[in-house]
Amino acid sequence: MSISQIDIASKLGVSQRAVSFALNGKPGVSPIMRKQIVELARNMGYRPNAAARAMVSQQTRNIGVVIHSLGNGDGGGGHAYDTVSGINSIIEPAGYTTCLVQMTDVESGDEGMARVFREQALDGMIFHAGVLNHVRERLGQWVERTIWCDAGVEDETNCIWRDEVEAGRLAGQAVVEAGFRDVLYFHSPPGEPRAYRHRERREAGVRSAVEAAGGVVRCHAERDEEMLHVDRWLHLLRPETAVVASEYRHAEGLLFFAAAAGLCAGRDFALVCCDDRDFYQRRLPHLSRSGFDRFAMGQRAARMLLQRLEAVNEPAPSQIVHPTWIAGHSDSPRIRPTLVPITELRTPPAGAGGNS
Amino acid sequence: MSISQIDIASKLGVSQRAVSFALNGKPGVSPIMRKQIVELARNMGYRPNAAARAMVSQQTRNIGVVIHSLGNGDGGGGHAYDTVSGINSIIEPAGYTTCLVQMTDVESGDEGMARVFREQALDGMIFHAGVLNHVRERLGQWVERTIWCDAGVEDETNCIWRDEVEAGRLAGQAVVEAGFRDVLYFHSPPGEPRAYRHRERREAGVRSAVEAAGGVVRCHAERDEEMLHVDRWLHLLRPETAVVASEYRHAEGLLFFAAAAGLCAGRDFALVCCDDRDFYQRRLPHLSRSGFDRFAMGQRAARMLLQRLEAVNEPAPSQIVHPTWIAGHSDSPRIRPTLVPITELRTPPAGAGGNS
DNA sequence: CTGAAAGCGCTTACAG
DNA sequence: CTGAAAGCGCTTACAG
Repeated sequence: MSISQIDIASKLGVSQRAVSFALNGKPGVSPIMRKQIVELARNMGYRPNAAARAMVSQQTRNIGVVIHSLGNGDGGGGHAYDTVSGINSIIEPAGYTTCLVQMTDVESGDEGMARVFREQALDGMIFHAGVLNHVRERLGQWVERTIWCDAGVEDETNCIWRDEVEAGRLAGQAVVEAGFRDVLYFHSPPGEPRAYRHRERREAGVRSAVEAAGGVVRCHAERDEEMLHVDRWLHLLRPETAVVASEYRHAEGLLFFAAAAGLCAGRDFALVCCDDRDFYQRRLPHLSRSGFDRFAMGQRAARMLLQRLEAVNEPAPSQIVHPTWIAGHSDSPRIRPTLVPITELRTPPAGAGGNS
Repeated sequence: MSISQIDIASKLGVSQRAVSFALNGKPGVSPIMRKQIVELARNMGYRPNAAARAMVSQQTRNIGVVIHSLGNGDGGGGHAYDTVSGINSIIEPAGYTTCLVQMTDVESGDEGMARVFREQALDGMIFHAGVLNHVRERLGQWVERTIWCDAGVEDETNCIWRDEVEAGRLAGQAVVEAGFRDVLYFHSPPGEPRAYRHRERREAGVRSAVEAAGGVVRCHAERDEEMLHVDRWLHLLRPETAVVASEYRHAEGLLFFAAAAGLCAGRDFALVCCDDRDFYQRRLPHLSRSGFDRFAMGQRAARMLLQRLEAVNEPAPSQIVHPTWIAGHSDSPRIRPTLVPITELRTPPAGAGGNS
C-alpha cells in the first residue's frame, strides 16, 4: 500500500540501489539522477520504512525511558516528567525516539513486562526510578546499554545521580547563616514507594551543617498527601525554628496550607527545601531551596547514552549532579522569600496558630 | 550477536518454522517439540527481534503521543502528562509502546520533524495539544490513524474533547447556588501558546449560568507566571464576589498567593475552578472545581485508537468528555472548602488586603 | 505434523 | 557511475 524504493525505482527505470543512495545522500549516483529521484520521492510522498531500516542497520533508534508509576495519574504531580522532557530534548534531535515505560513496584514476571522489553526493541534505555533490585537485574540483562538516572544505582559507570547530602548541607548552611540554630527536618515517613535513599542523605547533610554551627536538628515525618491536615504539624512552626522540607511536596504543603491557616513562610517561620521543580523558577521563585534541575539532569543522562550509542560501546563514566543554592526572591512586596534572617521574623501575636 | 530463531532451530535440528510456531503458540507443532523449543528459547534468552516482526507483520506496535512543549521543562507543571499516563496505561498492556513526541509551535519544515514522523514508524498516534493548522494537516497525512485528543480538532470522528462550556456552566451554577451574583472570571490573556478555545468557552458557560440568575460576570486576565504579583489582582477579591478561575494555574495562584498575602479562599472570598488536575483529588481536595479527569480522557482516547488498530480501520465516532462538579471538601477544620455559601464569608476587617 | 521457501523493505558489498 | 544480488530475522502460505 505505501510506496517503497522499488516503486520509485521502477517508475524511473533505475535500480533500487540508486534510489537508496540518492535518498540517503551517499555518493555513487549521478547528480541528475539524484535530483530526479529525490523529487519523485517527495512527490510520491515516500517515507522510509523504519522497521526495514532497523532490521538491516541493527538499530531501532528507539530509546526506553523508564519511570516509576504510582498508578492512576502518578498522583504526584509528575516530577519524573521534568527529567523525561530533558531526555527527549536531546534524544529526538539526534534521531532517536523516546519510548515511555511506566513501572509499578509490583512488576509481575517476564510475561507481564512491557512488550518493549520482551522483544528486542530498544537501542538503549534510561532508567529513572527507584527500582526493586530483582527488576533492576532483569532489565540490565535485557537492554545492554542502560543509564541509571537518579535510580538508586551508583556504580562507577553508566550512572548519574544527584548529591543529596550536599543538597541537605546547602539547606542547612543557609538556615545557619540566617541565624537559626533550631532546625526542623520535615520528611516523608519511611516505606514510601519510591525508595531511593534521599531522605536519609538530605537529613545527614542538614545535620552536618547545623550541628557544626552548634545547632540542633529535630525531625518530623508526614505523608505528603496528609499535609492538608495542618493540625498535625502547624504547632511545630515557630519563629525561632527553621523548617527544612525534604521533598518539594512538603515544601508546597508548608508554604500553602500554613498560609491558609494563617502562618506565612518568610514572616512567621522560615522555610527552605532540599528539592526543586523546574517550574518553580517561574512560578515559585520566592522559595529558598537547593536547586535540582531535573530537566538538565535528563539532558546529561541522554548525552551519556548517546555517547555509548554513537561511539564504541564503552561504559560512560558516572556523573554526579551537584546541587546549587537558590535563594528565594520576590519582586512582589507582599510575597516574601521563605528564608529571611531570624531577626526579621515576627514574634507570634497572641492567639496565632503557633502555640495551640 | 543476539540469538535468532535459526540458532534455536539448528541446535534442535528442526526447521525455523517450527520454532516460530512453537514460540507463538500456533498449532502445527507436536507438543513434545513445542516444549523443547520453548524451554531452549528461554534458556538461551531468546527475545524476538521487534524490527523483523514489524516488517513482516506490517505493524510497528508503536504509537505516537504528541504533546505540546513550551520548551525547557514545559514550565507548566505538565498537565499533558496526566493524559499521557492514561494513554500509556491502556496502550502498554495491549502490546503497544508509547512514543513521546514533544512539539513546539514553531515547528520547522519536514526536515526538522521528529524521525518518528519522517519515517513510517507508527501504527497510529494520539495528538494532545493545541496545534497550528498547517502542522495538523501535515501530520494527518502522515499518520493515517490519528485520534485528536483535546487538540482543538472537533470532527465527527476520531476526536475526543471536553465540553468546556459545560465546565464553565457547572462552575457558574455552583457559585450562583451559593448565593453569589457578582462573579469574576479569571483567565489567561489571549495569545497564549496553547491556543485551544477553552478560555472563551468556559467563559460562555459561566455567563450562561450566572446571567440566567440575574448575576453579572466581569473578567480579569492575568498570565499565570505573574500570579505571584498579588498586587495586580488582590484588590479584586471581595466577600461578595465569587472568583471563577479558568485554568488550574490561576486557581493555584489565587489559592496560595492570596493566602500568603492574608486573604483566604473559603473565608475571605469564594473560589471555584473550571479546570482540574489528577492529583488534586488527594492533595487539593478542598478546591471546588469542574472535574476534568485527564487520565481517564487519555484512556478513552487510547481505546478509540486501539479499536481502529485491532478491527477494520473505520473511523471511531468522536466522544465528548462531560465534566462533573466536584464540591471542595476538607476533613481538616482549619482548611475550608474554597466555595462556601456567601453568608459564611466574613466581611473584611479594617486594614485587610481587600481594599487597598 | 513438518521442512523448504518466499517475501516484508531496506542497506551495502560485489561485479560490471 | 550503475545494476543485479545477498541478507537482516521474522511470518506464513505451500508442499510433502
